[in-house]
Amino acid sequence: MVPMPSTTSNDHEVSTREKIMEAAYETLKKEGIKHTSARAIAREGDFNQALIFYHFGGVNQLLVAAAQESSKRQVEKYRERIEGVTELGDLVRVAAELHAEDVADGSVTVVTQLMALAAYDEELGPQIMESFRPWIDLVAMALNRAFEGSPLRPFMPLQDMATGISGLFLGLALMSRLDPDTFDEERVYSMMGMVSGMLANVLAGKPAMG
Amino acid sequence: MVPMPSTTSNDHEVSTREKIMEAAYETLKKEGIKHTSARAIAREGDFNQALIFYHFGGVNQLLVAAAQESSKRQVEKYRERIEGVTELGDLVRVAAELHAEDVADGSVTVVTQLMALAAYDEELGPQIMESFRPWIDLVAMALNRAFEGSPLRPFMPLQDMATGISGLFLGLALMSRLDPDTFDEERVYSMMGMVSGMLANVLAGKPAMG
DNA sequence: GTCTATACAACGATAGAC
DNA sequence: GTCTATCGTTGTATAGAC
Repeated sequence: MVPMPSTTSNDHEVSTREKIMEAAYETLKKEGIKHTSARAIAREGDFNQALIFYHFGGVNQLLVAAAQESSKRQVEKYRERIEGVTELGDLVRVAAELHAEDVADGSVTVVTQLMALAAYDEELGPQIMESFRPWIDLVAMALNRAFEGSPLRPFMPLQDMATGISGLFLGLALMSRLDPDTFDEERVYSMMGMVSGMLANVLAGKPAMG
Repeated sequence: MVPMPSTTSNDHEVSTREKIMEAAYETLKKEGIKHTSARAIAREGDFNQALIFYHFGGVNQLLVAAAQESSKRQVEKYRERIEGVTELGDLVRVAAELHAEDVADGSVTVVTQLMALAAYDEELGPQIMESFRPWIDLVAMALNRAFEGSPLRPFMPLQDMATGISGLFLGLALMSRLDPDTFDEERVYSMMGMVSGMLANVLAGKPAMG
């Protein structure tokens, strides 16, 4: 269904598909989901609007492709930065830094905008969720590493914990955009610290189950 | 700017303003922000589209009014159900029940949809945040009550904790819509249990600060 | 593959009759 | 206050020239 551009083999020439995906991402970041249309994306990337339908079949399909691509980039970046860190305190500190960066530059907001759209589209929903799952898995991996020494590890619901932490990040990002005055970085950082402290408690031997 | 309908004094007749706000809320819940337009709202409530502009000045202003109204209703409902509960375990259980209800019936999703829109509108942002704040305050109040006996209470960042918990709720609601198969009620409940356990740890004497 | 041109639906918003 | 009618804009999508 989707044609293969002849320039695919050329490494130094960005393919049209990539250019379109990049423009879609930028439009989403700058304008939000409501003003992200085929026309707006084409304006952003300075190409013809019809190309979107030729290469992706429609705007929604393009957005899914862009989400998967950017997710790959993003997770890779996180993986690199987290790689050497094993101690829980450092882990949460690095996570807080990364999250602060990404909230500031808007890349987390892109995810929330896509999710808001996908919440009412049965086609998109699972696809956007899938593009986000590597992120949750990364958090789970980090948790797994942090609990390495603990005898409790086999009994911890690591996947659920990772999902919860990811949800917290998303929710905070969603709110933080609304009123920058009452939602400064310091406050977000404080809340990350809370999570850190709570996880440390768990690590110290108190189970996380109610 | 906004006219006062002559039927305001009539208690048994729903005013046009209320009818419109109700229709806006229902449209948002059923169709999502992308398909919530003046025309769609008018269709839902079976009235003329022009009334929205006459009574509210525009779609966005209507959505803010609807958000504030529904927030009032929602918080009142929560307050009633939480009123008698003081013990932390019960508190979290009730909170989990309420959250599950509201995720299921879509009223939390309405909030996330509105926030997604407001994230890219400087006028709307603070107003939507304001309509949500009573909810955070309610959580803070509940926490305050739960920590009543603890000597740590004066040192706890209750407001930040409440904001974090609210963010967690929003983020989970946002995700849970995407893929109902991999996001059943049981899983959400498990994550609420985690929060419960962590708070219990804090209550037991371990500080929540990193 | 990319562009122009165009069809057509849905949108926000307003003027003016009632 | 409410309705009809309408204008201008923006959206998705396609046909056909290049």
